[in-house]
Amino acid sequence: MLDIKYIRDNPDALDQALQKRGQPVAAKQILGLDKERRGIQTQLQELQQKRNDTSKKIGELKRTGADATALMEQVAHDKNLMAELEAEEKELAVELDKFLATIPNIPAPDVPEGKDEKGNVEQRRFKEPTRKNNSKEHFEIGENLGLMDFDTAALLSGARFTLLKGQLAKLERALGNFMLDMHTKEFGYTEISPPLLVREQIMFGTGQLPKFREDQFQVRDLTPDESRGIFLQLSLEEMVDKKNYFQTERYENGVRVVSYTEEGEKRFNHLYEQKGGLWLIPTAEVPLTNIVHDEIVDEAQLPMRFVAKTPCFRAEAGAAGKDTRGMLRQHQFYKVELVSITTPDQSEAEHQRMTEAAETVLKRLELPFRTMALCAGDMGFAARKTFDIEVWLPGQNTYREISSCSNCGDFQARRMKARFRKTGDKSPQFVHTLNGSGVAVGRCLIAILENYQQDDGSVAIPAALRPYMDGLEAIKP
RNA sequence: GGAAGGGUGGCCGAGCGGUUUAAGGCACCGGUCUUGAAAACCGGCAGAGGUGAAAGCCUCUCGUGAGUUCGAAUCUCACCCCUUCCGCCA
Repeated sequence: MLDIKYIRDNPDALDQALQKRGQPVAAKQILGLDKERRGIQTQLQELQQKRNDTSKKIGELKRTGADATALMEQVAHDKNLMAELEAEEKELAVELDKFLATIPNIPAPDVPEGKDEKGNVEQRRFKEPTRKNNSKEHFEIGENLGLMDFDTAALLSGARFTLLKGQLAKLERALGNFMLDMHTKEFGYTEISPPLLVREQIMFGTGQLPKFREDQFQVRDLTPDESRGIFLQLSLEEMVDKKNYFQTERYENGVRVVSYTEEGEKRFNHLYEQKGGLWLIPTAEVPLTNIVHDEIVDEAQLPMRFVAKTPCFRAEAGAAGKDTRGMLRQHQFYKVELVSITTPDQSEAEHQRMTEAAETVLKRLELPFRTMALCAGDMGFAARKTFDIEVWLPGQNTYREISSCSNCGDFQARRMKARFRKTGDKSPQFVHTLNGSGVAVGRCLIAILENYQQDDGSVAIPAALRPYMDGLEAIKP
């Protein structure tokens, strides 16, 4: 969420930022709403002041036993107007908030121009890509080993799931443990085992909602029909005759049948959303960042550094037909996630530090990678600046994203109301939040299979992982 | 699933229709005292927003929303959240 005051002072900067991201401008619309709302607010506040003063006088008169009828009538007179203004003000405020909630973060000045991944700029690379003619893709290697089973996964859960067996399942576990150990021991991150189901408000805080609803999975304790039934029982009596939210109410063979008006549907959808269940986290960024949700922390506590290995759940709604083979793009995968909460002064350096922590994972595993500065058009909603780390996949003969490290500035903090107080300072200010994969475990497994594949179909185990694999040097068919 | 209790400032906690501009305490900040510190004493200290050049003035917020009232932290209703006990269960 952006600061409305910032937009007031820098409307052009907002529009330029949106254009840089390849999105339509919005400043004029926002400022229009804002101006209208403030006008009404000022009017309303003047009336409120008048009412408060008069009410106080009434109280004094009554205490002394005097007659206050004249004053009481005077206050009653303004009531209707106040109610009107109040309703108007609220409607505008809600509209403005809803709109603001869908505006992405403003890219940092040094973020490259560009509308898609072609605009990204390479920062550095580690090892050169290996090119062999007979490199296999990870699913061939895994299936040939007999340890990667897509058919059974599909039987259990449908497309975009994988079942790992034996040494491959263990390799996945080893990778996660290796990463967690490194980040906690060498980079000072505190290991967290967070909830995987979170409230709507928490998803809003990090920016997954309301804009990216279709990409998420939700768990409900009510079916839509049950929910609808409750809605009808709750509201039918007062709504049918009063406001006519429902078009008709008639009886067929003694059964009451109700059909909905548009307004009724809207009302229902609103309630359904409100009564909705918990959301499955698409990344541990969500629970980790929200650790400071609605908190005012001491400056001395910053920076906070958290790491967690969790399953991540993604609907992949917009990715139909993309990466359908293998386990590159799944509805469920493990990821080790890094989150830092910092002061505004610290966030830039922390961003470098975090990216380095993620890169170190790949260096230890001796996997070739390159680090890219994302261009404005390719950055995520909440990010101010992002570095992607792309690992080399010889089977695909290309680099693929394995980590994404973003500095979100105060964008998420504002949504979460996460603040800190500088020692000596009166008013609190928003923290900065950063998140990065350190790294995606599933994709890292893929990278190891493809980079460590041998001609005989076996897969060597990187030296750094052997302690986690009981000293095993290779997985053989 | 059943029953009960509760949500008040950074934290604890009083208040249950009108001198509440929310008592008191803790924490924090400033001062006096001290070689320094502690203690003691004195003072300050909620957030969001509007308005203004500024000092300041004003509005809203006691979980959220609606209602009653001239006036609501306080009364009514709905919802959200938390805690405890019982039941079931990894």
